[in-house]
Amino acid sequence: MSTTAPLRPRKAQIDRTATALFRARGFAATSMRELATALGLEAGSLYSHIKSKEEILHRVCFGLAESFFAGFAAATLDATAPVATQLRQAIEAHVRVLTSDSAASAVFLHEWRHLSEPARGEFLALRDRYEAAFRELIAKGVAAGELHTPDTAFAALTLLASLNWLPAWYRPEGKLAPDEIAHRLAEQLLSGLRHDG
Amino acid sequence: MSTTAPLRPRKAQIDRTATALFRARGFAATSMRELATALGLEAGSLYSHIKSKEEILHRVCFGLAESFFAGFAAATLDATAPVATQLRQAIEAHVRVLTSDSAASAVFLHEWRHLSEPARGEFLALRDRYEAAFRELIAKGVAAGELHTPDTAFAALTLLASLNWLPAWYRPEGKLAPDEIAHRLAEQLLSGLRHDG
DNA sequence: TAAGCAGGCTAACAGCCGTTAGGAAGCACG
DNA sequence: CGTGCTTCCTAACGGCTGTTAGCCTGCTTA
Repeated sequence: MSTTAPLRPRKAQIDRTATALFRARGFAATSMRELATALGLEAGSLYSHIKSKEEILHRVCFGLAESFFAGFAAATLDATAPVATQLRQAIEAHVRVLTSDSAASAVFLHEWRHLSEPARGEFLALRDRYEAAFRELIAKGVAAGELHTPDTAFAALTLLASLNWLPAWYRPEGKLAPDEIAHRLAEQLLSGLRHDG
Repeated sequence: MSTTAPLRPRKAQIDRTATALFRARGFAATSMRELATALGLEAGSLYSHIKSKEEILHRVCFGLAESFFAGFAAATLDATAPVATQLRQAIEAHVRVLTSDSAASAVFLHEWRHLSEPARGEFLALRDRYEAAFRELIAKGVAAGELHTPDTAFAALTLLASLNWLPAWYRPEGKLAPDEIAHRLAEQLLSGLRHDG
């Protein structure tokens, strides 16, 4: 029983450094030579660890997608709980993923369009499925009389939009802890959704 | 008394086409040769009209900033009106700018970081000022007892986040007219802010 | 008719791009 | 010792980058 060390620690380090650069400069504007320099390497050396530049982006985007789905699944595991509770937990799970790695989150949110097909299409399908999961949860809440909104799809988009702006301003050293942020966001968003709020 | 034609129509056309490409592929991933091809030109010919690639981005970003400020100023012109009314009008003005040119809006929101200094810093200062204007309006509403929120800055960020996600999904040919979108967004956001909503 | 200018062309510039080939250290393990 | 693996190097590849210089055409206006 031990904390499993990464199979290829250097590769993981490349991913982390690349993610930070992709976030700061954008995928297209980040060169392999910049990435290598940031790691204290020559550009060619990177290719002992990775297959291509896009492969890094692919791993970041799809890895984070998996985290989001896992968080949502855990939050809605007890389907008999009040929908408002499930939604609050889903919001908190989403915020937890966003704050635990805000650089990767920013890349996930903005740089996916530099994926080439078919990865790009697969990514968008995943994103749609995730949005649909929130939409259906809200719809379930409306049907149960726990939530109210004139437009379920609209409400889901607005909710995710509010959450996804977080990586743009969140700083780990800021005065608000992730849990506190998640709580306030859920409060503010739900008070606009909750019936007789 | 006539509708003033652009001083240099070709230049305006370059800006529009570039904006669409910047939005679709990103600034860094859009080449001058791609842009020229989209306009039926050779790359070198562009430089009869513009000084540089970044000049286009500069014009788009700062032009839109001006539109946002003008909209906000018009919405809050009557400072004696209820703050909730002013805020609703400011939201509607913001949405009107976003929907009237969603490509330029997307560039404004995501591609500004490819501006080099000092333009980048100037842009961020403008954006901060705009956010502050919303923050102060909300604070005024809280002081007047018209609005409620535990955290004014938080509320302003969430509000703008919800609005700024719009260019990501808005389609001019969609079933919702811009005014209807603005109305629903304002409704959903205010019902979460308004006291005893 | 002459002058000027807007708008376009071709060709080329220096430099950066992602990626590959081939080799050489250092280390672990039989 | 020898094998194999990880990690890094140098050098180079073809191709694309933003931008410039110089030239030509055709319209507008005096």
